[in-house]
Amino acid sequence: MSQFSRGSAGSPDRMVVPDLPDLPDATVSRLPEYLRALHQLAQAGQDTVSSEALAAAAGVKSAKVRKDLSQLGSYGTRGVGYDVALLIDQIQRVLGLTQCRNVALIGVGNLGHALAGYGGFANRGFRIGALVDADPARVGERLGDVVVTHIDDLPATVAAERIAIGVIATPAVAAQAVADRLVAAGVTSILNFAPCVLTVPAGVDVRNVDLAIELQILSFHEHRRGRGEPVGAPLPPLPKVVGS
Amino acid sequence: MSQFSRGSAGSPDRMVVPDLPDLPDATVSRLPEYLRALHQLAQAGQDTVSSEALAAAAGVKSAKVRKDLSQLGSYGTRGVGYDVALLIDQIQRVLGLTQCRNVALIGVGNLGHALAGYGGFANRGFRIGALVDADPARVGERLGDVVVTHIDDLPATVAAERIAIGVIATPAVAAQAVADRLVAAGVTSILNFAPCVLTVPAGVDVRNVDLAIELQILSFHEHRRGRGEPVGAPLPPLPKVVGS
DNA sequence: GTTTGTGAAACGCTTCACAGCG
DNA sequence: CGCTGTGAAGCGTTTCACAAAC
Repeated sequence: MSQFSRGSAGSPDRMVVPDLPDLPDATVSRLPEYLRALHQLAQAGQDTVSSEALAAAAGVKSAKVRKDLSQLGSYGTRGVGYDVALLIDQIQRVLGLTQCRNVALIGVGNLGHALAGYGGFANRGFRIGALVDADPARVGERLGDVVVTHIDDLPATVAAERIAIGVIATPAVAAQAVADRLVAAGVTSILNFAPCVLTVPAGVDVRNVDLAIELQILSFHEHRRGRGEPVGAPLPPLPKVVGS
Repeated sequence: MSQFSRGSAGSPDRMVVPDLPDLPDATVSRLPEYLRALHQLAQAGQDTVSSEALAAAAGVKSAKVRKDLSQLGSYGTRGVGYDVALLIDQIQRVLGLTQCRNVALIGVGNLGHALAGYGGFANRGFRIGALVDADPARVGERLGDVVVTHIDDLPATVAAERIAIGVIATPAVAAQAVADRLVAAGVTSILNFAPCVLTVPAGVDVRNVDLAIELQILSFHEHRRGRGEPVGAPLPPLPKVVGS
């Protein structure tokens, strides 16, 4: 029971939400998975859940679940388990999901369209509050109940829609410029789908999702298993144009 | 220079490609990032690259680059650096990317369409060899140069197109059944975009990409920074219908 | 002089195993 | 008796720092 370690020790320049322990990265990245599993359990009518059952639902070991949850405080009951509703509430509070966060999606191309139409965000604490593109031909287009605005209006859009997170779904060549403009507009969290490394100032948080990298990691294990050389043509001489 | 450790020690039931060291997971997951960076450097006309420069291009520390690359063998030259072309070749060999791998995409909905149209795969060693859906209305539709086939024909499709990897882009409720059918058809590598945990037999490799989870991790850090309670409505009482 | 390759130290995460509580 | 919460051990990864190689 030693959380809340980062209370008011140092110089409280910036108000830090009072009871927010700084959790291990590995734990933070699993909390959303527990949350997903807990919602499923709640929907199935479960009131309480043991670490064993939650571990099974989330695809991890039970000791890990207990360690992770103990970081948030003592919300379990020995001999019984965890109260599902209470736990959902606590995890949402820790993740800052007690209210909906607005997301700006930059790049309304192939992937952008799919993300804009993906229903899975609304359920999970996010709302696409802005669609942005650099192509004037796309500005004005309506997707769902959001109209595409121009990237030059980003500062106004971010302010008007109170954007908390920027999602970059542009070609790689444009991604750094978009990141710079997001940062300039005051956005401090970026999810980057473009296959490139972004450089941002300290204090800005970037997460990358590269679909080809995931496939390449699978390829390695497939290769090792001896499902060795696949088929297809002998890999075209790589047209020297990669990057994207 | 001690790689090649797993030569022919145990019972060589299944032929393992001769010179394949088993790399640390962390290294495997970074090799694709080095590869991407190396392609960019090659395109920019660089013949050689130091661990420092490659580290900068890949967004990591130079010591990590050297440790990672030393796992593949000694392909650097002291005082000079690494030969870019040689390194690209070695990494592609280790990842099993010397020839194109065929991917089957299951679920031609919103996200499926975007993935099918995403040009970034072909450049990086993959080809979408099959599009599959359960909806008869979608079967026969043509996207690029591939025609959508029915999930009931999966075994034939996998065999005909020599599918190495299955990508699941269906709603969560269908994902497990799709995974079962992929496994039954002989696929041993799965990339899952559905927000759920898949259960598969040992020997099958699953990687998950959950877009909402990435946003929730960003939300945590945003929350901690004091960009505290966002805006929006007070989160609707969660319609009890989550899961997807 | 420059840069790799690598032992060894430091770190963080996972797993074990059990005391403590209901 | 069942299950949580947690010290402590175990393990893999990162970082340091420097000898060896060019």
